[in-house]
Amino acid sequence: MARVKPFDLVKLFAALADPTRLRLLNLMNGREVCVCYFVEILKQGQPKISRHLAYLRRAGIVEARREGKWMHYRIERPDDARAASILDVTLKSLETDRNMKADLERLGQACCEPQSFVTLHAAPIPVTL
Amino acid sequence: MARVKPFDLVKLFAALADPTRLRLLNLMNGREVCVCYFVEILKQGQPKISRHLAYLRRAGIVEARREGKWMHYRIERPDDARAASILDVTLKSLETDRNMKADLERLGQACCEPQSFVTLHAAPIPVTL
DNA sequence: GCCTCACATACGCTAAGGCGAATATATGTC
DNA sequence: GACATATATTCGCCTTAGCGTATGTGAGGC
Repeated sequence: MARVKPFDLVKLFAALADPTRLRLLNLMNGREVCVCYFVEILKQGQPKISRHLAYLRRAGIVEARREGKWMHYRIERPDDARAASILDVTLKSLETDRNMKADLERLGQACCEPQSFVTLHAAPIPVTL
Repeated sequence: MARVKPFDLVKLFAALADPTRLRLLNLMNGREVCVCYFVEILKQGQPKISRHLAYLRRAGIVEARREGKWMHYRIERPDDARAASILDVTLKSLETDRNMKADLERLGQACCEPQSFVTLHAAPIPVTL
């Protein structure tokens, strides 16, 4: 039986080399988040968000879970230790970023008062992991 | 006066998202290396090597120094702490990679017996930093 | 069944990036 | 100056990837 391919670092870096995907990862850092929140907070088209989430999933660093009509996304630490450490450091770096902090703040607001956002009717609140 | 742009992480990841560039960085890890060695060890065209080195330089993680006809390249740790930590972890990850180790071994051989490589006549030997 | 909501995917376009081949530039030698 | 060496850059060509728009799909409500 063929051995599992060692995690492709190039693919990992390619996944990280996009501003939208970094924002998504930052929002998912420590939380499981519903797609509709991404759309609302990043203020970008839903297809664009979905495509980037699919990209992250193909890169092996994000997992999805369906709950009724909603899809929840969360970060999945790769088994490969090297990839995991790179992802860890990246997430830590994002935490110190001004704009990333602002995104998280808006996520907090959206969670506390979802009814204030027209697009978030009965959307499930992000759950801390 | 406009503040210096905070280091662009996206650009950093884009620079890391290429197998050739990762190999180059691995060879420069702890050393200053002459271009001709890269060409010899990676067994790839010289323009290709030069282009990737230029890419790394534009990304702000590599510096060049001229010595006569030869150009020496070395890794330049970015001032930005976040970028530096990501680069550190990346280099550390590369150290554990099988293929990267093989590259370093070939570099060691080329340094000890440069005359065995037709293309490395009087090329300056890589210097540990 | 039909309709709506939440999300995913396909399509057509454009820009970026990788490649090899050819050419340009810089330095050293004579 | 002419010439050789080491490296950089330019030129087409092709592939990848990003975008918005339109369409497909899966779940829930009726």
